[in-house]
Amino acid sequence: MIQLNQRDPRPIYEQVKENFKNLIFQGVIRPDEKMPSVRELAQKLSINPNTIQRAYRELEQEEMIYSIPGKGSFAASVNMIRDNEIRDLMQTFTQTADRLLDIGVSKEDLIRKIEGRSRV
Amino acid sequence: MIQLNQRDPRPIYEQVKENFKNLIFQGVIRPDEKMPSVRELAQKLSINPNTIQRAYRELEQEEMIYSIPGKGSFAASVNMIRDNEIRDLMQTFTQTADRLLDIGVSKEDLIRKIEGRSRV
DNA sequence: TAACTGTATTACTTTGTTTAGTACAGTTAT
DNA sequence: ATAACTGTACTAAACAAAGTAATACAGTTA
Repeated sequence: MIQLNQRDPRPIYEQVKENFKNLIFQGVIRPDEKMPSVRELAQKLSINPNTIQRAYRELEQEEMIYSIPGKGSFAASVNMIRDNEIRDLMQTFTQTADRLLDIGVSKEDLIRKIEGRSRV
Repeated sequence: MIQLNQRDPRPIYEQVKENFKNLIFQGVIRPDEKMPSVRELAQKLSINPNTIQRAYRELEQEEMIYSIPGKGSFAASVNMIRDNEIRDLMQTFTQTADRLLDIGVSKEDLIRKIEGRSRV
């Protein structure tokens, strides 16, 4: 389910976080579905439970999952996740746009950039 | 000229970098003007010349300054700096836009965001 | 009660930052 | 030519920060 890359320079807990983010986004882990327990996953990956715990703690802070002591950790609802990501991306979007406008790029240039994108 | 903040958790070379970026952007250091030498500045700030050297090296990689062995380090031209910043911001802008489009936000929504900005 | 769950605390290890010392080559002014 | 600058490179060591490991505690479930 989760796969660690030895050559990846990032810390393990970051790789674990990204792995789960992808799994949740792709729907492999459904909303409210139970995640592997910290000990179970740690054993499978041959790493320390604390490392998993850190990944889970940060995923919870980012509202990707929620944890209940004694019960387990569970994937948040996709709507929640989607809304959170849109909120964060929108903030980056407007901040970047403001900086570009400040520096002298015109609104028209930015709009043309958007219109030129080949997305739906 | 440069001021270090003891409570700032960032490494010293990062603080030095930011200080100079601001000075150059604000025009306090003019294009092609000589920057303090690594040894001189290190002595003034009571830190190691190597730390300044690292700041200068990275500023040069970011094309904020240019260095000539034997002569000194000099601020890059504002046009160069401006172009570089626009290039970087544009990349962030389109990447963020693409991600938002992927996730289901419409082009119209993004364009409206731009138009709603209170910049010139 | 036993086996599971997340969490907190403390220590150890690894990595990154900073300092220090030394050296080399180009520039400038004496 | 020489002395005093300049940037750059390299190695080693001291120190700080980040990451990981070990252990213990409390809640949940069967």
